[in-house]
Amino acid sequence: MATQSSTLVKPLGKQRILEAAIAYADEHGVEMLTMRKIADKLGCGVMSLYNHVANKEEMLVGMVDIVAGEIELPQVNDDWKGSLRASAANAHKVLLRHKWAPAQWSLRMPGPARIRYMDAILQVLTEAGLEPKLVYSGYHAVTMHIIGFTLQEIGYLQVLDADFDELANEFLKELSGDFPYMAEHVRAHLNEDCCGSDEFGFVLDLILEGLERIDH
Amino acid sequence: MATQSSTLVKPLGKQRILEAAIAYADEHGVEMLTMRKIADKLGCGVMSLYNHVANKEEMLVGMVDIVAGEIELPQVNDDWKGSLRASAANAHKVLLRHKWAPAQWSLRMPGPARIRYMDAILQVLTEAGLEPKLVYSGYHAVTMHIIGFTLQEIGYLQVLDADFDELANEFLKELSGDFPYMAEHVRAHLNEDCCGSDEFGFVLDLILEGLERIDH
DNA sequence: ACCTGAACACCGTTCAAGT
DNA sequence: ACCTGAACACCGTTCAAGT
Repeated sequence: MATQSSTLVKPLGKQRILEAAIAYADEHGVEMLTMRKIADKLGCGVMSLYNHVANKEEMLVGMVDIVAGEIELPQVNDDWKGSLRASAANAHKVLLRHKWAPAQWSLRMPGPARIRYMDAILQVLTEAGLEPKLVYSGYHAVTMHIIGFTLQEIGYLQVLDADFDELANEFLKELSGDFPYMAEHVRAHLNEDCCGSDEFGFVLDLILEGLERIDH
Repeated sequence: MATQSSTLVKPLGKQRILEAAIAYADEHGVEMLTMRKIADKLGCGVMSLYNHVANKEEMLVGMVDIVAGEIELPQVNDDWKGSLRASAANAHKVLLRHKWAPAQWSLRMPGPARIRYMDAILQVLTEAGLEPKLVYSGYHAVTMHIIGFTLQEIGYLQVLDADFDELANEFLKELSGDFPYMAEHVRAHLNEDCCGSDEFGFVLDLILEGLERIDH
């Protein structure tokens, strides 16, 4: 009855594969992502995937590029700092939806959406009138912050829910003796006041305002 | 002749395993690292490794911690910015020796050497007299920069030697049309002047001097 | 206490065959 | 043009057996 020609069977296609892969990685982490698992999820054989994707590496590149495409591009207006701040905050939100992405971001070839995104950031810095050297360094500083800060945050979140009990009990006590500053920092993390404040934005402003000041 | 009791056969031990694993990852990348490859390198059976290491995850944690131990701790003196700058520069150098490390750093449980390192950075910031909120944020900013910047740099280096021809030829030409700012940035990267300048230190100073200024 | 081979339940990917 | 099962060369890890 439900033959292959049935309209109920959606065609495969690269887009549908990447979306399934992203959904799986969002839920289970990228280290659990498997060609076979994606195939199962899509209800097809493993090898069918290879009609639309050269290999797993290309798939990961495609996945990262879709995430890059979800980020709102910074607007080109007279408030370059505000524009970058808004876009970075959005990127931060998107990356926290796809916790596997930051670790993949820097290490893989950029796809078209990511190149588009990089270009937009550079355009804002250039159009702001910053001198070339500051456009160059400012770009590195801003993108490093978006990926690096979020990666660190995700790492912290993962360590947290991996073993919160050991951390809060044995860990913090043993820490206090040998590493008092570390213990104090962990205590600050566990406090509500610190989590409430916009750490991501605060550090980004350190960078943006530093750039503006140097540029006279 | 060469029996098991021969003194020529070094005992295994966790340290020797981790060193072999690090040497292999330095040379071939962490994605090529395999329990079997380490065993081959050490001239023992795969399962012998499991007498000293619980599993691959614990091995990676141990590898990262050895790298953390190679970093010179920042000194506690009256020049907190200079002290952090020197330590960060050293960390940068160490991480470039172990290009697989930055991607592992944030995502895995910190070992004792890394905790010692984190504590030292926090101590310098605290002893500098910065207010608690700035110690908290400054720590995140500095560590994010060390790992994030280096990770981005390593990604760039890998993309570079992966296909430098495609990049310089087809890539840059196609880029110039749709993404002029990106093309300009790539051109700046390929110029000698930019690589000569200490980008890592420049962006770090943006952060350190920002912290000092806010602290009045 | 330390070592180890065989075996298990997986991987990504090639290949040859189907429609 | 698209799909697919069987097969291959690997993985990490368990287990039972050795010393």
